[in-house]
Amino acid sequence: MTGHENLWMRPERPARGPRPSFSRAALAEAAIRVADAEGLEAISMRRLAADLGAGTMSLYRYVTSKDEVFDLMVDTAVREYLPEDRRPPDDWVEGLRLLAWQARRTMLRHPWLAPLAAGRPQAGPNSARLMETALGMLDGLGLSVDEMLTLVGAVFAYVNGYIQSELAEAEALRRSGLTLAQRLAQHLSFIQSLIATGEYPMLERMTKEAGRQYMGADDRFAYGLDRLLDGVAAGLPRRGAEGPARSR
Amino acid sequence: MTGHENLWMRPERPARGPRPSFSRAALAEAAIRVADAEGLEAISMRRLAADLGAGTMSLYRYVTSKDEVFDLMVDTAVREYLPEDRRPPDDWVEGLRLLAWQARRTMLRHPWLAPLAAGRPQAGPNSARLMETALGMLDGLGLSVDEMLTLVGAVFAYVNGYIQSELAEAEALRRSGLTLAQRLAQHLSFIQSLIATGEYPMLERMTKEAGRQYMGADDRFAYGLDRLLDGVAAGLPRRGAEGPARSR
DNA sequence: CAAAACTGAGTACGCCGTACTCGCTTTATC
DNA sequence: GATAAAGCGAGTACGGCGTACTCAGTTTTG
Repeated sequence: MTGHENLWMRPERPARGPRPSFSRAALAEAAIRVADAEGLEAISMRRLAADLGAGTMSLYRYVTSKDEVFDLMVDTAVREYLPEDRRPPDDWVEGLRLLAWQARRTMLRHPWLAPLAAGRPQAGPNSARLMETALGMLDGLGLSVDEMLTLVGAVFAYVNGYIQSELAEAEALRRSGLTLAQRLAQHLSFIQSLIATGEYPMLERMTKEAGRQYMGADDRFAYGLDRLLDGVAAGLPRRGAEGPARSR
Repeated sequence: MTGHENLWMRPERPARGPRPSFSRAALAEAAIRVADAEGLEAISMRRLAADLGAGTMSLYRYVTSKDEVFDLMVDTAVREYLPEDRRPPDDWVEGLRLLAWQARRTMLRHPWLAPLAAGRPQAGPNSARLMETALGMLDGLGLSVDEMLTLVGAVFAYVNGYIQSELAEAEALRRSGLTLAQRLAQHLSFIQSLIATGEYPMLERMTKEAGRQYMGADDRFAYGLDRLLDGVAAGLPRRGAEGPARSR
């Protein structure tokens, strides 16, 4: 087994031959530019090649399939999860919370990222750096590495799931071409037709209470994240080396 | 606005004309059968039509786009989240936990469901029934409907995010054609190359601790779910009408 | 019975990912 | 530096996709 069947193990540049006219990084950058501007479905090998001024099939010198382009995009974007300054925050809860918020910021900035990242295992160098950072925050709590991975995985599962539903809502609104009010009205008329059967008392109450102010997307994200971190912290009675004095 | 631009408001059968040779339900069923057996990417309008013994374009009498086929599939499958007996569980935490486990069971049974559901707002009748059920569990806790929606949304965000990463791992393994051991070895050799730089102390520790037993996927799912529910419960000091006696 | 209107099959268009071929250019080796 | 090997980029082609459009036939309503 040479390991070359894996994108990240395969050397970008072979030993011999002319210098390539661009690089995997440039390919990832171009793909991200297209996806940011026109969405994931605008990405095609022909389009990327045209943007790079190369022949379509030339891209396959850098990558063995379109799927690997997606791998490159995800790992490139994941770098933005990491805060600029490397020094670890004093509190692991604060650290994970910060990471979660940075992840959300990044996924909202690149709406294609969350669906794409959810469908593939995080395997690239920046994902590894991210995991290293997260694990480092949990060092000294007396957890096994396996427990740490489970904990970090739970936080990212929530973050990913939340942001995907947040983005799906926004995307559906955009595609429908309706205003928010029109879309709510359409939704409401469907729900009304269900309520008419009398089997949906809670939804009925929902329509009656509507009109109050809604929680914003930020607040809803914070709610679940903070509850999850609360629960995790409560499940760790054993404190780190700094002693049990710190209550929160 | 007639409302007919929405799949769920549009009548399946128009007032006049010959009887259609199948139904939206049959279309959804056929699509689910194909996706279960051969994956989401095996679904095409031509393929579904062939399975139904119809012409390709005839499907557009039932649905305005392929996307609506996906809507039908999701809403049909979501019905499986709901437990068979309708009587509400005595405890809202138990109720939500059960719902989460049922959702996971369903999404593992239909591996195409989680990615698909994550990308579209839950809008069909079965999604409404699901939401009605979940909200009903939270009745009497003194929450506003908006708070209830946020709470339920957080739980489903976690469930969806977790299962997508669980499925992504399994899918990557399947596509690689490697055994689990081979894949771990490949992963390890990549991580080793990173460790060689000396900048990944936690990953280094991870490789050294490996070989111990891993937490299973069930346990990892339960961990995050239970921590989240713990945190939510702790954030609700006010108890329902049954009095504050019940501690858990 | 008449006529309105819905059905389903067929054809066609413009995309897509990618396998394959073939001169050309660059590089490593002697 | 000459030379041979090998990677490079462009072109062509194939099979598949979603779906717009047309048209003959059938079913239902009045």
